[in-house]
Amino acid sequence: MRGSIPAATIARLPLYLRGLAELEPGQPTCSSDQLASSAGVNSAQVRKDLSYLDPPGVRGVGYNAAALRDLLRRELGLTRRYCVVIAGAGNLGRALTVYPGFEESGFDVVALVDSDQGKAGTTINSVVVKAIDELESIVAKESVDIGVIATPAGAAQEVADRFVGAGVRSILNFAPAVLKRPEGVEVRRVDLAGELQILAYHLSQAR
Amino acid sequence: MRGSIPAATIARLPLYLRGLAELEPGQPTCSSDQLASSAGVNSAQVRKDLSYLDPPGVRGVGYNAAALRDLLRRELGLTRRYCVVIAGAGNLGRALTVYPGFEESGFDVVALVDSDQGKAGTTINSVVVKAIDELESIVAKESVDIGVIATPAGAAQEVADRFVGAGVRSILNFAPAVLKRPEGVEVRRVDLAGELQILAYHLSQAR
DNA sequence: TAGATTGTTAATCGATTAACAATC
DNA sequence: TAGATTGTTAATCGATTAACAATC
Repeated sequence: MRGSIPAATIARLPLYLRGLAELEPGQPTCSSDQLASSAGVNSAQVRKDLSYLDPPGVRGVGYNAAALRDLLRRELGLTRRYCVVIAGAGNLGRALTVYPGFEESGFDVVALVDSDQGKAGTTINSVVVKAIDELESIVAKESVDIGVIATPAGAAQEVADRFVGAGVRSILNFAPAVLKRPEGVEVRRVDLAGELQILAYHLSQAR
Repeated sequence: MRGSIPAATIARLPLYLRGLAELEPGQPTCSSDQLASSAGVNSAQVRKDLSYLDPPGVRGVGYNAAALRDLLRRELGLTRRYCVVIAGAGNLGRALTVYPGFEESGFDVVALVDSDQGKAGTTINSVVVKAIDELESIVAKESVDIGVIATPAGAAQEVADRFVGAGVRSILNFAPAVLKRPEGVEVRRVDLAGELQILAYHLSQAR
């Protein structure tokens, strides 16, 4: 089956990919049950999700692990690497710059930009901090695919506008702000304090 | 109306709270339309969400802003502060330790624990790094409410088990791993590389 | 053949939203 | 009264999952 893939399915594909990576090295096939338990979802969910992708599954046998990994990587667009710029050289921005999971997954942080001129020129793990003025030229020169916003909330919209103006069409936003953006620009939000607030809700309900 | 509140509604309450905080200081009331635009959702969604909480709304007028803020804070359990321990004193763990949004929202990071004995005793913004052996005693002594896992994936399950064993019932997991846990323990996952992979999908579809 | 497991259907469940009566 | 806006219903939409035929 092909056609448009539900957003919830797309969001689970990285989990399946990780599940496959955790398989015993020599294991040639893998069942929906195995993938389900490593992703923490129902096995019918796994089969349904994969069914959108013409999966290399064989009834009675399972999915060909290597072929499924390749399929997931292709589907997620991970057959090439992506260029990332991070805005905001505070503690979070610097931690994200050196986060090993990004490079492992195919994302290269090529610059960290900050409005504080004093930080310009310093380097974090060989990534150079640049003045925010250079955002547009960096995006153009390095063909930046993804902008990460790790600034305070007050600066987030302006930085987003500049990323978008420079041609960036994907943004990962860590600032506690909801960004306005034109059609065709994809934004994902990670709300760190919000996550703790949701946990607080459950704690306060727990008794 | 009262009764059980949908999970999706709970996850939006922090957004509404933030929307209220951004209001003009003197503004006494606030419409579902205003809240909707600051949260990036439909206004019917806002009214529906709030309707689970007996909101201070008046037809033709709007919601009493101060009363709604208090209601949301009460509902989320934010009338008290919460004690947080972070496991993993790598770059991410240290950045989270000093993340200002946590303290602002009522979450106090009381310790950072790490398996590297060499890090023990150092401090990050007055938060002391402790050996991981001390996890249980810290949880007990400080009545820790929430454990944050910022370790590599390989250590995440063990750390989670130790948090749970020590009595922690809420976990925020940044490690790329799906944690097994007993009933009654709430886990939220933030998948940093996964977020970029989802953005990569949209980029690869965009043309 | 017996056992395993996929692929798919259909039922169910839950979440979103348009619409509008209620009412300030 | 006219205008504004909530609260709620009902329609719709989308996501999950049990169940099972297909088939290795």
